[in-house]
Amino acid sequence: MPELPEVERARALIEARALGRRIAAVDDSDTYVCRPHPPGEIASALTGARLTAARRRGKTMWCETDRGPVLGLHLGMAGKIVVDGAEAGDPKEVLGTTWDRFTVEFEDGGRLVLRDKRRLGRAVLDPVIERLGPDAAEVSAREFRERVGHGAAPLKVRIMDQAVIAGVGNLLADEALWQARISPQAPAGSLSRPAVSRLYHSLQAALASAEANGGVHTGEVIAARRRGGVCPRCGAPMRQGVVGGRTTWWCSREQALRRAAGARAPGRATV
DNA sequence: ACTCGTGTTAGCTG
DNA sequence: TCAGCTAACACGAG
Repeated sequence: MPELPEVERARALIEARALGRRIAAVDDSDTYVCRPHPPGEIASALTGARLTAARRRGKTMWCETDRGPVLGLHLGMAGKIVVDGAEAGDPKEVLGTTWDRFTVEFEDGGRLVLRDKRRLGRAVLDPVIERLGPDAAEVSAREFRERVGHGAAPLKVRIMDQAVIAGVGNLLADEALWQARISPQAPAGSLSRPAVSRLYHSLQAALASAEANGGVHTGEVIAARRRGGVCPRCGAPMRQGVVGGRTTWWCSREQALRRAAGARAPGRATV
């Protein structure tokens, strides 16, 4: 379920509990999660080392080591980080090791685990962080405007492009666009400057709210993403469609697509 | 019972 | 050349 706030909690867990401990063994036998590494390759690089830092940009995490190799971790759609049995942000620990896809065992007997039912998470050596845009929670308003506010692609596609802005997933995108009252289908370059600014502030607010309330799924409009759902603000029917290949929900009244989307005051859709 | 999906990306297609 | 689509992953939710 992780989007950026959940990933940050996982990173903080690693930072708080896994740094400085000598690595005794690594189970990298899941060749899908550890692709493209053959079994043993990550283990050879990490065994004997210690993790020295836990970093994050967007939804990608990486751990530096005192031996040089960097361990990249991604939670995918359903992954969690477990350290010594403690799960980031989830009081209910899942017992057993059925879904442990990647394990770092420390000399002291503890372990850092990527637990992931769907196997969409990744553990790799030396991830290419440079391909990611600035972190969504740290990007400045100016940089956001410069990176997001142009191009022919639908706005939602633009903000979910991890090379443009790192950390915005499907739910967070719907929430931020709804808060800003902008159509997800509006071409990114068609937005007025005030509309881009509004989206920036909505995204920051959605991130802060998710952080405070325990996840992106607590967003105001998320509960309305269902058949028969209505806009929590105006009561108009929510509309569903596919944008950039992802299920998308938006308010049929406040987020209607129109010429020069976002250039006018919201709430008076022309269609 | 059956469809869909909070993510990413290689591989195709037009 | 490239934007856009699909499959792959494996399980839970509706």
